[in-house]
Amino acid sequence: MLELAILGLLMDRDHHGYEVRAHLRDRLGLGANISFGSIYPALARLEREGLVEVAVTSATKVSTLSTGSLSGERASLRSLRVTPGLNRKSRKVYQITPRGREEFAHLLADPATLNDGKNFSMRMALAKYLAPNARVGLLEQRRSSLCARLGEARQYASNDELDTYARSVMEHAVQGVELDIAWIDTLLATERSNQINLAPEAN
Amino acid sequence: MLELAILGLLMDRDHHGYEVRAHLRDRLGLGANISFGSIYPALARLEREGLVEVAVTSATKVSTLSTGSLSGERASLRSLRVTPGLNRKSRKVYQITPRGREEFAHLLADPATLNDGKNFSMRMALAKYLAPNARVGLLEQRRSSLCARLGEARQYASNDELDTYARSVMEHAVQGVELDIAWIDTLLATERSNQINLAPEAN
DNA sequence: TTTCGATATATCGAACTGATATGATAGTTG
DNA sequence: CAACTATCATATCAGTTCGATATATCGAAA
Repeated sequence: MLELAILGLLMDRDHHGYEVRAHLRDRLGLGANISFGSIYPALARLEREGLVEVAVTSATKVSTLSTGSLSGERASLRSLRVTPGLNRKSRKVYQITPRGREEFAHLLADPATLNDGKNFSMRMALAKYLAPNARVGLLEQRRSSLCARLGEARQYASNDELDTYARSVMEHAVQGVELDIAWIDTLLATERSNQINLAPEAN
Repeated sequence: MLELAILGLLMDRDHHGYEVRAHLRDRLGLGANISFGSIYPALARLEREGLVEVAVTSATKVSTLSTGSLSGERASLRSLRVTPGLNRKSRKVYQITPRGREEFAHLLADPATLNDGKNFSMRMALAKYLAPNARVGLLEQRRSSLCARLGEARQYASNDELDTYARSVMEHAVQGVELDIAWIDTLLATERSNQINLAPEAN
């Protein structure tokens, strides 16, 4: 899931790891900060799979005092080496590859990898990259799984063995699911009105 | 977090692992099914720490055909051994220990371990075991963190670089937080009216 | 000037997921 | 009645994620 989110960010423009975290939060709606212990390994996996590559390893303000006698090759080696312990700032800027773009399109549209609410929200935040029919497909799948969930939640809330607090938790869960369904419905309504506007003489 | 939830279930009565999963879902509001890959290791941890113990290992319908020549000791060994490959049903029923009850009370009231929404809901489902002041404390802490979150979410939603879909995701997140705050407020109101009813002549 | 907060990468252990394996028991159906 | 299926029940594994921690740079303020 993180890999899809990161690929989605890189579809727009290049990013480095530290930047990725902020965007996962404020552009993809992944609420709390995702830990770097997830992000850096995910970037490493994507790189290993050839879906992203390091575009630039910038070492800001390379001191011109000591590099005077270094050949260009040795200087570039120095700036590419990013093992900890190096004495200058390293900043690996990642870029999505053509294969990465393919994989992104495939993953984003794949209904089999749609697991939970966070996953769905993240995909909707990237929905501009989806074909309209794929968008509607994901929305309808999500809607039906939420309806199932609503039935379960209502059942749990009506369990008369629950004390006041536990019952309140269950009722709140029901309200949460209802809110989610209402949201999906507004999104579906928008999709349908767009289809009508774009293809009024269809049929 | 799982350990606290399991201890909470065992406060009420003994359970075996398979049963725990259903109750995490329908009594503690931990929505989707928690995987057994979480539950069994958690039970093993709790047992290792001495917070729970195996009350009974029941082997329903021990075949009386082959056990005729077995001594009582060997028969009990057989029913206690639960390594895979055994040819009879094993069912480990867990019981909370006195130290487990202490640890439960401590963990449940500890505001430092209150991380996310799921954690909070789970604690509220167990709130009958909390002292009223601890209950109000947790509610107020949750409220203030939700208010902070609301501010952030509103800020993200007002980012004008977002496309329609991403903005919709952010606005939905805002509504979710608002619903959560409204819930907390009803719970706080209930707590306060209870305090007035129980101690009307305070001050 | 040095100290502080933000920027930036990386690693580690522990926890959780989803998949998979194994087998017991109970019901049902051809 | 035998075979099949669903549910009950425990367990392990690889892979993912979290939270904490370490390290180092940079700009700004005290």
